[in-house]
Amino acid sequence: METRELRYFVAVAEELHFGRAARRLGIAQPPLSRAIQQIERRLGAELLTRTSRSVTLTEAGAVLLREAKAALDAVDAAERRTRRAATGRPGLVLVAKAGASAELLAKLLDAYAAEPGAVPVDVQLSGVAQQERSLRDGRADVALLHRPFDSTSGFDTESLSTEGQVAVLPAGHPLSVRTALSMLEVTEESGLPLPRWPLFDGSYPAGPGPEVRDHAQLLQLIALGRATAVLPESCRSQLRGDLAAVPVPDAPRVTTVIAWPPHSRSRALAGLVRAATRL
Amino acid sequence: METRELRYFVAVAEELHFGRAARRLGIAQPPLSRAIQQIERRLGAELLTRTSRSVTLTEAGAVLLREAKAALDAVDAAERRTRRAATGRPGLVLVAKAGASAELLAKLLDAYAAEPGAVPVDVQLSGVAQQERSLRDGRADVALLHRPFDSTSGFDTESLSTEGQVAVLPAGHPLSVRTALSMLEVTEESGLPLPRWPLFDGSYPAGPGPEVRDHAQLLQLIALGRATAVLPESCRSQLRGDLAAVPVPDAPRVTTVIAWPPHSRSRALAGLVRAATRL
DNA sequence: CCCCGGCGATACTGCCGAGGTATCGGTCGC
DNA sequence: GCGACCGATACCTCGGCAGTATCGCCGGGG
Repeated sequence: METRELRYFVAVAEELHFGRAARRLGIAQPPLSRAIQQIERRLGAELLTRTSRSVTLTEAGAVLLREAKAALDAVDAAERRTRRAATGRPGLVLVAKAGASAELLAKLLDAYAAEPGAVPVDVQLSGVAQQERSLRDGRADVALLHRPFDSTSGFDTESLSTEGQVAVLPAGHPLSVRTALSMLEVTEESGLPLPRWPLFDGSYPAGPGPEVRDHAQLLQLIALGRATAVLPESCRSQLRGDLAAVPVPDAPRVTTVIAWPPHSRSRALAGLVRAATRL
Repeated sequence: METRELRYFVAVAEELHFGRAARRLGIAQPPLSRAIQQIERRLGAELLTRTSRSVTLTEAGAVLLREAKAALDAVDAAERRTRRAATGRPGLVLVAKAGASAELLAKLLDAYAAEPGAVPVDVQLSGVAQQERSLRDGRADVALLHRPFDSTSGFDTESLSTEGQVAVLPAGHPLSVRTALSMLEVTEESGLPLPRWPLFDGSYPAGPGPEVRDHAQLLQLIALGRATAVLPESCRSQLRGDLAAVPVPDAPRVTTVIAWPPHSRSRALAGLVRAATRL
């Protein structure tokens, strides 16, 4: 199976439309049709059911879509990591959600930089749910993730810290005078919707709340009285004067973990992880 | 980067010889030389240093070798899992080391088979260190691994049981009358070498002991007085009359875990894992 | 010291297959 | 019933992969 074929299949499987997929791939539609047919013939499996009006995935097709994306990420990672290794410049790329664990991150970078043999760390602040992808396709070497929100499956991890969550409300909101809130009170009695975060594929779930991409955006919406949110305690250090935070004891506790791809054989990465666990 | 190129590079990087690699790939040597050059040009990296007498890997080349193998496994997995999904026959493939955790495995299979909606489980007894590979390239859906011997990195796991280890000695061996032994006593005073297990790549580490592939082979060698071994307690149920087992309290405790590739979305697998954790 | 043998690179050729254009056949909507 | 849309088919072109022949380099043996 060639990566070209995998790319073609992924395009069709995602677009569910040969014409659009071909345009996205920058080729004409007939070669695409033929390529997919060839894959199906070789695998002895029907991957797509085509009527002249619509294309849908079969069960086998859904499996291939998931596996093909993972495989393409692995190929991308191979290319990117080799390119980086070839520059000879040592360095690590760390991804973290913009606005999350800011203090912890600062401490980590300081602690690591003080170590002998520390290499430069390039910090990338990504949108939510982009870190796993970055780790998988080789754009990053290490990430800060937050359980239970992020999935750590497929990575090696070390837990760094655990914290409770607080409800973030506009200053002056009736509930902001309370010393504690329950999740139910936040969702039902605040009168404010919770925001919707993008899913791994960049789309947003359906629902009432506003769509947000990062914490700065979210905090501004809260200040405007358009939303509320339950966030890890550590976000308090970034709250502006027009926002209030109230503990939510029954919200799940959030664990910040440092994660890296399995089988990483880099001295620098090992040093960073060591520094992290010693914090 | 096409999988063909990755395969070519892996062949050369492993053989460190263009001619042999070409023969292994079933092509002539010149196209192989050109293909590697093209990869190097595209990545802007020297992957191999060639003198007219030898070929060696550069640092970047070593990175690509590791990453390329992982990527090729992912591509193989995509193909195999799709083929399996297409048959429509539900079923799980479980790999375990031949001879390890035999009782636990039997109980697991029984417990799962009794569940409603259980699918047939195809058990593959592999050699040591082959399970991870099988899981990674899609030959298997789930594996029984043994920490700390097997690496579980990159997989999702659940711990099933923990046990101590025993020294397995020929019946009548002087140490076999003892009620306990230390690791030091086993290695230094038994007069018998420990066996050498194959590494992940099928090669054997250097050392004095005999090379073994599986437990049956090992037990026979011990009975012949050619080796000794420290194995998990549960192997006792398979010991023949000509072998004796003595607890080794200071040997690391062994945890049997059930492991599966991350992002598996199979109902059947979930059922098997559930049955396993309930044992 | 020279020549031979081994190895990777280069030159040149041929052919397979990926991709393009044109068109067909089926289906839905008006 | 006709037009529009969509995927499949027919046919052609051409780039690039693989093969053969050969070169250039180097080390070892006579």
